[in-house]
Amino acid sequence: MNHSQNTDGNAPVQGCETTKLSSKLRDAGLRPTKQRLSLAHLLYSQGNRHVSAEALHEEALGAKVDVSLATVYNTLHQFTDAGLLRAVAVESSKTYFDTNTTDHHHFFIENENRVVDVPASQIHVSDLPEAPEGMEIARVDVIVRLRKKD
Amino acid sequence: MNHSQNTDGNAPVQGCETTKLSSKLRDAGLRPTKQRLSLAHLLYSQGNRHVSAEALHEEALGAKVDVSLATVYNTLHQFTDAGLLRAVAVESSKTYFDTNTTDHHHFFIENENRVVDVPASQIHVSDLPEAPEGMEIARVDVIVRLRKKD
DNA sequence: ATTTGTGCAAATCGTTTGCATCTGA
DNA sequence: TCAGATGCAAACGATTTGCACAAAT
Repeated sequence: MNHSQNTDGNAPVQGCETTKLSSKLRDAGLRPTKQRLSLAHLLYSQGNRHVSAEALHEEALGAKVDVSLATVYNTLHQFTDAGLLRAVAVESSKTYFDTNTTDHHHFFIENENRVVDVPASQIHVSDLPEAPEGMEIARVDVIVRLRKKD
Repeated sequence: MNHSQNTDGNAPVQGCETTKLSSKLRDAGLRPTKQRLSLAHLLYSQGNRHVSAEALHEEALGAKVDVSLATVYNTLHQFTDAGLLRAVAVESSKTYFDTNTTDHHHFFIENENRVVDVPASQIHVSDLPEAPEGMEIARVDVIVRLRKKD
């Protein structure tokens, strides 16, 4: 970490990156508020991630970014609706948000409750059935469930 | 519906079928209690189904089968653990239980929140990546998400 | 100034659990 | 008999919502 200090009690975001993130949010039709910028920074400055709302909230607090859990939820959904995140449904209990919105699939490690990307190039799905009349395929999700051997 | 009336206030289950269901439960290591038999009957006497706990509970009440929601949940999980049902994770909020435990995949109709089977023969997944060291592939789920065209 | 976002706490939803009671083998 | 099931209500965890306040354009 190489952030300069500031005085508002929130984690600073570096100037250049702030600009980029601001545009990203603005392009998505979202006002670049302090909280959204901070969360975006946490989400997008360390490669592809799969986070739950709770995890991101804790991470934010740890990074001295003062946001409420409700705002984290709101923000994650706003980002998802804007196409900046993708919600991954692996098990019905917790929602995971994936910063990788390109075409790809997932490993789900059952004992650890962890999601890992699998590049689309590494799985081929063929012979997809037709979508019924009046419907179209929105997306095909492949989840490879892994468990510890024996 | 073609059930004969009885007096205990619960939906009757026909004799022959009861015997089959009893064995099915017994074979799975579950005592064939009245509630489990009734729920099994609802689940398995009308082809492959995808039900939520709540839906099954309402269906049971409608059929004059007097079970509590808690028991429905317990039963669904016991059946799942016993391999009589399969839990389908399509969206993190509700769990769907599938009476089809053979190898197959799913359509998920987004606006209707409905799950439909796709025979395994109709989708081919190839070039699966290796499972990491010490892990094995427990299952591969393919979910084809459908939405209404425009 | 006006609109949009935020924080908080309370509400909601699906699900699980503790415990007293009942039931099937 | 008696382990195992059930029902109920209360507990629970994840998520959403209502509303007063604060920040962004």
